[in-house]
Amino acid sequence: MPSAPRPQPPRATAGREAGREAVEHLASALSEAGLPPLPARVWAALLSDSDGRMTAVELTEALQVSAAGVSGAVKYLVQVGWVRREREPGGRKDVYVAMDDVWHSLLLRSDQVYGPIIRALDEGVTAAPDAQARERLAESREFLVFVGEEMAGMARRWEARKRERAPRHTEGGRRSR
Amino acid sequence: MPSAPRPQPPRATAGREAGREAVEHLASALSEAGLPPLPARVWAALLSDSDGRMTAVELTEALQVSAAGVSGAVKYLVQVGWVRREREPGGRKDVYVAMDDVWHSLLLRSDQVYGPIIRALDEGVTAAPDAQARERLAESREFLVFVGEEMAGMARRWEARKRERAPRHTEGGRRSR
DNA sequence: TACAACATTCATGATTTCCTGAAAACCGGC
DNA sequence: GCCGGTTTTCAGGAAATCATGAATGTTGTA
Repeated sequence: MPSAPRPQPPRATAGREAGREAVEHLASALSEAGLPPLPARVWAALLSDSDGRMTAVELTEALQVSAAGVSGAVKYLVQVGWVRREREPGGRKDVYVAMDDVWHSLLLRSDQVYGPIIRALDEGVTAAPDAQARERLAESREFLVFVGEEMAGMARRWEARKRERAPRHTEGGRRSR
Repeated sequence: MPSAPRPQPPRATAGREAGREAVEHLASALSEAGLPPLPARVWAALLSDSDGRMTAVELTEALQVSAAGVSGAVKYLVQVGWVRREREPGGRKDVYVAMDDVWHSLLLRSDQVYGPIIRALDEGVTAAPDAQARERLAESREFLVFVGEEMAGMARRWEARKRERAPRHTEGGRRSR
């Protein structure tokens, strides 16, 4: 229930609605995948934004959340490496940027989740009551190691594919809003 | 059920402690990875058990949790396909079995998490305000599709490797406890 | 220096998650 | 058909999660 009116009439209000809806759907899917709710919404908004750069105020307006919420969500996203914080040289407001290599980092981050499990499995292998359990635990461990290796290969292949598609890293064109 | 649970003090009680600790560590790592706490503990216990088969009573004793908790945790694990429920032909108690192809299913399950995100990104692409956002969303979508394909290949390679290591599927030898 | 614009921290309240105890449902065997 | 053993359902409460408002901190500018 959109209790808040809508003090943003100048822009084309037609596609706007669909855009907001798409953002929320994407946020919902990301949240389902494990991202906390507000970070998911912020990330979805940034990814759907024209130049992928938004200030805190823009985010509060677009998502109808408090400044504190945006602060916390952005802090989270920066920590996991999905967003970087920039400061316009002359200005006093931060601008948050959706990082373009997130997916790559997502693949590498798998180490952080598999690593502890592998170590725990190691411990389990040495503490196993008998050969049967030892073998079962060892196979699980082997699988996770395998996945880690595959992830690395996957990251390489993705990089190659991306590079092939866009020979020049078209980084320029950053415009202030 | 015999009031004296098991006449298994002959076993080395020394390693027992280390075993329980290893189970808890593994459970903790799995929980960190996204599994709910009690299902994580149940799964860790099953994986570390000698023949990977435990009854509800054994689980309640080993983990010091209520029967209701075990019931719920097992229900969860069965739904996600990590455990299967068996009934000893002559007996009246269920026995829960750690499935040996969980890892394979883990890879396939990625579809269930990526699918919704991909669909949301599709929606975002059509609703995007301009070409810049459209391109960014499209690249994300492409990455997720790529990951899905890679996962499939990964599953194949793991299957091949496993088959190569153990030509015969050594399924026999299931003994009652 | 004081002020204004932003951003962050912290305590609070709302919501959700998670396990427990108790009662109910199930199921062979007597 | 009744009983003991076993599992499931369900309401409840403890604990974690999350976003908010108000206060505090930070930074550029008049």
